[in-house]
Amino acid sequence: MKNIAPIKICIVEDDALILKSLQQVLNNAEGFQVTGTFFSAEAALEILKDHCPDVLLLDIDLPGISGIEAISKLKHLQPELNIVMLTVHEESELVFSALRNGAVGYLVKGSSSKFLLQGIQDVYEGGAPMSPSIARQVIASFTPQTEHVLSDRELEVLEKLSSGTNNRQIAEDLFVSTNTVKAHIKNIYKKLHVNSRAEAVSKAIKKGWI
Amino acid sequence: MKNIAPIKICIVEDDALILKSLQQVLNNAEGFQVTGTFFSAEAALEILKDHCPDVLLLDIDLPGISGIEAISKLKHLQPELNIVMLTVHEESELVFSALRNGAVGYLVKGSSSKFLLQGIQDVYEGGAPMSPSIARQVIASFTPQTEHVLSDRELEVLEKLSSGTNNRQIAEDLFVSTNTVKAHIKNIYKKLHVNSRAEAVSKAIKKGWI
DNA sequence: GGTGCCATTACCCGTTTGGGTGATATTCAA
DNA sequence: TTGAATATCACCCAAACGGGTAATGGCACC
Repeated sequence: MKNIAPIKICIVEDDALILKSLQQVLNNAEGFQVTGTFFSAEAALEILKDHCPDVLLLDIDLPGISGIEAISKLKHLQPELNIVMLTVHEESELVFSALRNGAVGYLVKGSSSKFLLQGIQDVYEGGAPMSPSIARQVIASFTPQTEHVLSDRELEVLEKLSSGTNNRQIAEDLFVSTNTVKAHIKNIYKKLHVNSRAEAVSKAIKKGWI
Repeated sequence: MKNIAPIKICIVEDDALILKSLQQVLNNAEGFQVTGTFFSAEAALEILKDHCPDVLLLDIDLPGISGIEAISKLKHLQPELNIVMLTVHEESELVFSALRNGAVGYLVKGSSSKFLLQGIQDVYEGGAPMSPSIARQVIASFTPQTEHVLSDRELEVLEKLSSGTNNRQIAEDLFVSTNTVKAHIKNIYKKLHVNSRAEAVSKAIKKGWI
């Protein structure tokens, strides 16, 4: 497993000591290579394209453009870039925001070298290093609601609405008349306090019902 | 740390051997107690309320009602129940579906006792045991797309559509004519391959654009 | 035994939408 | 400089939608 092309890593970190330390750990390890370092998101945005890393380590708390903001800008330049956040406090709301914005994981500053290298390796292989606690926050954010204001039938109709089906077709699919379908839709509107298919669908999806 | 109330666990697993093995591992461990076992989701649904576990281990591949389907039904009965899937193939699409449906994590059948106990402990403490690979799928599912097929203006119109705004109102909001709004909507339809507001909204939300 | 929720069907009517076709001006990259 | 994409506007027409009102039977809960 030696002499394989190493994983190319860029680091954005404003603390020179931490940057130095990360760089040493990575460059001394087999299979890892730091190809660029930056002290700010702005600097990274300007010349990142010349370094083309496999993984970008991005400090979450940067002066100027924050790490969180930088994510979308960087992804805009290189959509396939794997961004891993560097954070001090693992349980921060910021970490969660970062994941929401397109980061694939995070590493805690001050972790053991072994842990850092493993995390980067994970990302390189398509994984996402994170603690069980953060992972749970992430899945909770898209978990469907269990309480149902709508009846089963209404939910069924709502599904059809979301796929753009018109009343006549829904009626055929459910083996009822179009009048019935209209009645269901009217009830859905009442319950969700909306007055169009689009809004009903939007609300239902955001609530995780469909 | 001894003699604290143990974590109460119920298991739903149709394979008697696996069930027996799990039960032994858990009951022999300090701090864990199996308070009920079931061979099917149906059985669990009927009498689970009498057992009231902290964590429910649920086989993903059950006869009759599948594990995936069972999740929502169980959550309906006990919304706060922590459900952990039992799976043979960790990288299955099924695992991903389970998390989407409200499971908080999964355990791989045949893992070491240490790993099983740790996973359950994680869940009990508010975590979510999963591999980096699955975690990445999960976050990918709600990460906004960076590549934009739609123009900024079209995206703006799409937002309005999702809130149920009609053409006349959108026109007013954007200070253009209704004809222009119609033109934008037609272009959105072409690009997304849809032909109704509801479907456009549905697609856009699921892609994370709005 | 009423009261409420659900599923079903019916009718009317005005408004909105979706689809077709076509035009003009700007911008930006090939 | 010549397309391609974008943003803007116009007109027409058939189909679909949203809202109002009303009725029936089933089922469950109190």
